[in-house]
Parts: sequence; C-alpha cells; structure tokens
Amino acid sequence: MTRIVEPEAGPRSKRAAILTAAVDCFGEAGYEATKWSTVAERVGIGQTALYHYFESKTHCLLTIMRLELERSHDRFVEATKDVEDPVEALRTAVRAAYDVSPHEVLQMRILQNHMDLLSGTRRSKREEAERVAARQLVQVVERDWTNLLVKGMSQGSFPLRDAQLLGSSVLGLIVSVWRWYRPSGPTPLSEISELIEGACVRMVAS
Amino acid sequence: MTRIVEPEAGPRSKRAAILTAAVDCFGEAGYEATKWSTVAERVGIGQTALYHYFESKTHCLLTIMRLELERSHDRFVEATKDVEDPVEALRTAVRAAYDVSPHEVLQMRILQNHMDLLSGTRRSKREEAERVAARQLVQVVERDWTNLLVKGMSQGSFPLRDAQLLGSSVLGLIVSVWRWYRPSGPTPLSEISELIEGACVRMVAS
DNA sequence: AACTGAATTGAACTTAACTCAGGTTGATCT
DNA sequence: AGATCAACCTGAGTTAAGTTCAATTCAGTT
Repeated sequence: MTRIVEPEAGPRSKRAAILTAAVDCFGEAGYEATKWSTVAERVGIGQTALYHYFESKTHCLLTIMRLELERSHDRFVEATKDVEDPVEALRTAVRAAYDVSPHEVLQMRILQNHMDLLSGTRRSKREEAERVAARQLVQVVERDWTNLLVKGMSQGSFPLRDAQLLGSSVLGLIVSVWRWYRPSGPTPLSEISELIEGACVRMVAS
Repeated sequence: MTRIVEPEAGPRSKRAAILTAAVDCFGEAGYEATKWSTVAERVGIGQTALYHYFESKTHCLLTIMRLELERSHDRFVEATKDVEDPVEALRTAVRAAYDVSPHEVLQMRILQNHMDLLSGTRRSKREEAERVAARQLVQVVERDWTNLLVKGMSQGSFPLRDAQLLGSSVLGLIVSVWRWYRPSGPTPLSEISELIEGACVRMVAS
C-alpha cells in the first residue's frame, strides 16, 4: 500500500492546468482521439514540456483516474459518515454520487471508459505506481458500498444476500450512467439520480 | 438504416479466423495493448494481408462490436418471443444475457470497453458504416429492454415508471458485469446470473 | 494454356508519442 | 543588486505501430 505523494506545486507549475485541459479533451473527444500535443496547445506550452509533469500520455490518464477515484471515495465517506439508518445511508450515498459538476462528469466518463487499463501491468515506474494506486482505490470504493450493505443486512434493514456481489452490482448500476449521460442531453441529472436512488433501494432492501 | 452486408466468404477467406484471433487478443490483452501485427501472426499471415479484409485495426474492432450487438439482440428476441408473463419474460431475458460461451464473454468485454468509439464520427467509409450500424443496434437493444418494461407496466405487472430510463439502467446493470467478470475468477457465472436476475425483478417489479 | 479476381507480400510512408541535450526563467539568498 | 540553482521549457531528432502501394502468387474458370 504505497501512497502516491502529490508533487507539491511550484509557483509556476502547470500541472493542474494540464490535468484540467486533459480532462476536457479526453472527456469530450475521447482519450485516443485527442492528440497529446493538443493538450499542450490548450495549456499554452510546447508538447515536450508535458513530459516535465507526466511521463507519458497514459501516465496523465492514470493520474486523472486515480484522482477521480479518490474524489469518489472521499465524497462517499463525507456524505454517509453520520447517517445511521442503512436505507437513508444508501439513499444519501447515491445522491452524493450524482452530486457532481460538469467537469467531474467528464472525469467519471474517462474513468469508466478506461477501467480496463487497470488490469495489465505497465512498463514504467510512475505509470505502474498510478495504476496500482487506482486499482486499490477501486477496491476501496467497492468496499465502501459493500460495507454499507453488510451493515444494513446485519441490522436487519436489508435481506441477507451476497453483499460483495450485490455491492459491485449497485456500484455498476450507478456508474453505468456515465457512459451515456451528457449534460446537454434531454434527461437532467436530478431525474436520473432519483430513479437510480429508488432502483438501488428496491434492489437492496426489498 | 443501411444494413451492412456481410462479405460472402470466398473459400480461402481468413476473415473469420482474423475475427476470432482479434477477439482473443483484444479481449485478453486489450485493444490498444495488442499489436495489429500480432493478430496477423496468430492467423499465420503477414500484417499487410489484414488490410485485404479490414480497412484498419479500428474497422476490425467496430465489426466485432457490431456482431456482438447483433448477437445480443437476436438472443433477446429468441429467448423472450413466446413468454407471456412480463416478470417471467424479464427473468428469461436476464438469464439469456448470461448464457454465453467464454468467447462471447470476451466479445462482450470488448464491446463494453469501447462503447465510447460509437460517439464520434469516423474518417473512412467502411469504418463509419460499422459505427453507425453499431450505434443503431445499441438503440435496438435498449428498445428491446424498454419495450419489455412498457409491456409489463401497461399490463399492471410493473409499477409505472420512466421506462426509457429504467430500461437503460437495467441494461447498464446487466452489462456492467462484463467489465470485471473472468471465467477464471472465484464467482461462477450462474451465481452472478441469479443475483442479477433477482435484482432486476426487484428493481422493476416492486 | 490463358485469364481473372481474390489473397498475399516486402518495402516504403505517416503519424503521433516520446527522448535528448541544452537554454530560459524566476524565486531565493547573500 | 547580482549570483545561484532548480524548476521549467524548447527544437531537433528518434521510434514504433499503423497504414499504403505496387508487384506477385494462387485457385478456380473458360
């Protein structure tokens, strides 16, 4: 469990700007469809300057994914920390999952579209470090949801079922939205949130 | 709605062999991680021979995705065609979705991992044709599930809800499995199938 | 045997990610 | 203020993988 230390930002570091630009590009055009040099342009630097901050295009992608996973986990913990009733906790967690900015929507999309990157090991050190960290965070987030279910089951609020499998399924249901949802689309996120919230409760509690 | 005509197989065509090899490679190592030339090797031809059958690596990928979508649709129709009761139809459809061979598991994985390809338009003719066909098939499959829900709702078997959104969600739940499921893993597909079947019924019918 | 179109190939081309050796900037210290 | 040094940046060149192309082989047909 080696933690990744965020490189402390020198005063003229463009790391944050690169991440922001990359999220916009990768999220809208897709990772493969966007040229690494385009990200550089958007930030206002030469393409080779990118390598001062990231070892590779993939390293940047993995970093975005890890950051998004950290965010998801933190948000889950923050939202559910003092909700006692399991059903309410579940509802709160679902609502929190959809309480996101447009930029975060892009990050979720990127994360979902490239989960498969977390399977195979990477060649370079820093890439592999990010990959492993992200992989672990996936498990952490899965455990967040599974624990919620376990608690509810042991309290008798939820019928007893395979909490592991059901947890993954609930999570899968929730994040599946990010594959098709577009802020510009016909369905507002609030409506989606409500429907999924109900669906999750029925899935788990009835 | 231009249908794609499957190129009729000349007696010594290697198209099928290429598709099989590509599914194995893309499914196990990942699309980007596998070199196009590796597929050629596995089939036993030079890399340039691939271009006699597919315009590009992406064209091959899109073809795999379209074929898998056609299969999913056909299987859904076949499985549910003479099941009257909506709840039974739903159960049957879910079971059919998980009644797949290991090779089909790979195809589903590939499909799910590259859905984002279907968003942006492609440069070349044949690629774009496959993309549009696949895109349409996604909608067809979504309609399959949505129609099932609509029927159940109008018959009073399911409570009235946004069938469109609920249909996408059910489908999203079902296919989310292919992102993590491995035949070699600890959980047998039968167990997954049963849990998801129950979850879908509760989601929709209660 | 000549013909035809499908199937195949080696060599060359293209593109985008990446490397490298060196140059610039600006925060900090004396 | 001037020196220093690490952070930051760049242009030129390399590499790897996908792709193109002109030429060739092969199998079946007339």
